[in-house]
Amino acid sequence: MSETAGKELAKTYDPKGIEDRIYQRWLDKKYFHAEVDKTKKPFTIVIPPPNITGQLHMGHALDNTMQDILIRYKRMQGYNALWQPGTDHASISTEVKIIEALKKEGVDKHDLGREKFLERAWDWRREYGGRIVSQLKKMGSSCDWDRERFTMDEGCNRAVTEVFCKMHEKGWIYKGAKIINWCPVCNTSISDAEVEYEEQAGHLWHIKYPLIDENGEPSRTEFLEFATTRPETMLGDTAVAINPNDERYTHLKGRKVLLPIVNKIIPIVEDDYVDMEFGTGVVKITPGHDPNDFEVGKRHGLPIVNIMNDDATINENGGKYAGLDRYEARKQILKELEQDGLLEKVEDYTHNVGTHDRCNTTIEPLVKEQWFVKMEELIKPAVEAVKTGEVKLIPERMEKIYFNWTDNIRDWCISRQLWWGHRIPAYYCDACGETVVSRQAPEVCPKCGCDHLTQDEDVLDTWFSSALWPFSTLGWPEMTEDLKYFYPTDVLVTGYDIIFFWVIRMIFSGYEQMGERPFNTVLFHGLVRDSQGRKMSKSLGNGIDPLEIIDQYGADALRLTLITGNAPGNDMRFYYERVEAARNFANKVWNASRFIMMNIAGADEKGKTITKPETLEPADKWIISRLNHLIKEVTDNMDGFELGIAVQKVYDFIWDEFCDWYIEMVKPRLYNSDDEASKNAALWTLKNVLIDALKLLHPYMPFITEEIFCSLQSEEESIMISRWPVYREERDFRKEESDIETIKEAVRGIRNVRTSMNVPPSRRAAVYVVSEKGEIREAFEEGKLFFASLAWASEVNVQGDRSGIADDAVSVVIPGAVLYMPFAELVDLKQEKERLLKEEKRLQGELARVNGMLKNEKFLAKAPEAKIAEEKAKLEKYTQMMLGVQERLAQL
RNA sequence: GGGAUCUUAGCUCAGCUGGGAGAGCAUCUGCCUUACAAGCAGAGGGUCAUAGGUUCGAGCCCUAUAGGUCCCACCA
Repeated sequence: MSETAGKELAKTYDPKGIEDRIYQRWLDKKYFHAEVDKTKKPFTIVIPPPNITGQLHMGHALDNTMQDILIRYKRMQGYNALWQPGTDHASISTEVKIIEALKKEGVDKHDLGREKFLERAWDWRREYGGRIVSQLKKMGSSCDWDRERFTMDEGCNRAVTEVFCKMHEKGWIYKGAKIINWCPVCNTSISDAEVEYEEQAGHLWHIKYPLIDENGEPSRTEFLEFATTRPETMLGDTAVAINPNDERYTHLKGRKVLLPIVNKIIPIVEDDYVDMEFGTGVVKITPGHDPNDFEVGKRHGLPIVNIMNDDATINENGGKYAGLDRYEARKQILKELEQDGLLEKVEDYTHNVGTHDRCNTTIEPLVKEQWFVKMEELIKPAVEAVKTGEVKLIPERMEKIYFNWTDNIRDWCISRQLWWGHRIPAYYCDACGETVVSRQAPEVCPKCGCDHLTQDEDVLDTWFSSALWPFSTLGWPEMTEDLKYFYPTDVLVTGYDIIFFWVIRMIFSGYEQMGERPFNTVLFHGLVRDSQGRKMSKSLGNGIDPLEIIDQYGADALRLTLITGNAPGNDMRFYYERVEAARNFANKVWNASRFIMMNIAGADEKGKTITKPETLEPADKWIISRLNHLIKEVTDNMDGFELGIAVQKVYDFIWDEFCDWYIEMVKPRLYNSDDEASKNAALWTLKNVLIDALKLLHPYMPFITEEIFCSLQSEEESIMISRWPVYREERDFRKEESDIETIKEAVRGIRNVRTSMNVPPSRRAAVYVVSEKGEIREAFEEGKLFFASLAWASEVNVQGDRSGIADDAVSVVIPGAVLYMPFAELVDLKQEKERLLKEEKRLQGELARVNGMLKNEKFLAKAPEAKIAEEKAKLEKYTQMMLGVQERLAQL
């Protein structure tokens, strides 16, 4: 299998070279590939498609590690596991990047023209689209690359057109002039979800408009005062509003004011929207540039005046201010108002300003014709699904975020004034203006019959196609076998930051188009932050490149780092120290395996191939039993998506129980014993426990586990297609577990006193185990060999009483036994007594607590049976130890 | 303004439906014991933010308070 034979293994694990080699082999063997196979149950994950312009960052690394863990786990459990990969065209992000690149060449996108620009974009995709994919491969991701898709490939394009047309026919996609969020820098409309509100320091300008008197002339004494944060929008004011219940202004009802600068007379309207408590209780109404005012305007039939060009300069409706940037116009308008005595005062004011999440530009609300998706009906099944648990969100609190959005949903603006993306399948007749929405470009206008039709210039929001991803990638709109078999998918793994953008939209799209949920479970993760808890960002320059980490520590170490010590949905901090710890663990696994392989090889040389043993020793049964419990727990945790907890348990088992205890227990049998059967049992146990532990670890650390697995055994060709271990009742060895636990306690006790007395390990001592209990004596007799080596004993004597033991010995009390170590000159009986008195005091405390519980009738009446039994067992244990301590104290 | 979440060892964080406080790193002490010094054996260190409450029993459930983080929202 592997070119590295056991005994030649390097002392430290070096992932370099190994990882790429193994990954290539997996690819060659087509292990990642899934085909419809009705004899097996499918398990499907669709990848959140990374942007073609993107580079692997820690977020991807985490996201993909989680998916790979789940998919590898299920694959090993015998599911037909499909991890569907692909990339996203990322309409606006990509377009922005191309524009930037063009800018460097001194070219404007409009000079280039649409066609040439798109050629450029496809070049871009060819150049960079593969980059992120190869980076994902470095992580060990077991995606079925044969099925790689792209949101703008032929199939996805068809899906997009189909959905658009279907929903248009249904009346759920419509075109309308509404107030939308406009980005003056990107020159496109954006959806509500793309607006980020930012608290900014600004001003509140108090302005007054003169009232119109009974002669129809602007009054010189009567004014209406109000406040605004955006004075330049006054150019588009078409009314001033008051609350109908505001008694201060009853006399103003039905009157009019003069809009200064523009010199237009506008009405005073009454609307509940006006908050009497705020400021003067008067609001200027600009239906063309404010979403609320737009609504007020609709209610009162007010005209809409658009005062801005697409680049946020003032247009011809702004009169003399036409051509000025919005902020420059603001300055000059304020100046003019001040000169006219209409600026009452200025206050500092911090308020929320809507910005574009891509470019951080302050968005401008504008009224424009756009395409929208009607959400009211569409959202219903998506709400229901999460309510009933048909789609489960992990952690559960994400449901509140979800409902917060669905409860306040507004129609989704899907048209973008961009070039890179799915062109809207709407065509306009040049002659009669008829709009045709159609899957194919119509030859002639169905209304007037002329053959001059022009396709809508706009493209769709990039999330429109991502919303279809779970089924478009499986062949929809064709009802393919793949789709029937793999849909609905099982788990979606993603960050909570795109719950609105993506998760919700996939859910309603799944129900609408497929009549079924797109996935059963959404597993959320948080952000990977830097060591100071800051978001990793380009501008801060605090990003850590996953590829560098892989280069330095290996992909396994990176994966382990990202998955341990973190609960679902929580942000995490990235520390190099943690990667080092993970790397150290990899090394630990490596060396334990090296130890085992060396010993197997040693036996082989003597012609002693290991076989399944007839009998196992207690230590063997103990570790097998421990492993058995581990298998159950880890499987349960993984089924519950508690990935961090699961791997922590594997980590503890391997390092603590397997390496620090079992391997040490077994050494004397391997090194010194002539008992070939015992040696064989040890080797067999070592090998088989290691194999199962590696399997449990494989989803987390795929490379190192594969490397070891392949050199350790030759029956199976890869760990990734081996079977996940299962809990087996017959491997539950209760007695051996408890016996070994007793011996471990004795070892710990002896190590403790030895350290406190500064006895070096080289200084051996005889150990006497004194117990009245036959079963305890038996346990120590059977474990004598390893007990002696772990406790640094020169000899171990197990006996029923303390005859023949010198008084000046050090003692260790464990439940049911007392251990003595005669150290002659090292022993200070005074210290010995102090230690025992301290122990007695501790035990008294414990006994008081346990007795307190067990004498409490309410506890006995209400606590569960198991809990009471547990406490009784403790009482027994502490009582025994107390007896031992007191007996020993009596001797001193 | 509404909501979520956090406050646990020096640091970063786990702790499932309530049943005697954990890990990694850091610190201290001893060890090159023939898998591993990226290691081994030990040790120290926590009134689980504060105050109440429910309960036989609370880090965990409830209420309030303080501080931090985040999300949402049209108060001009």
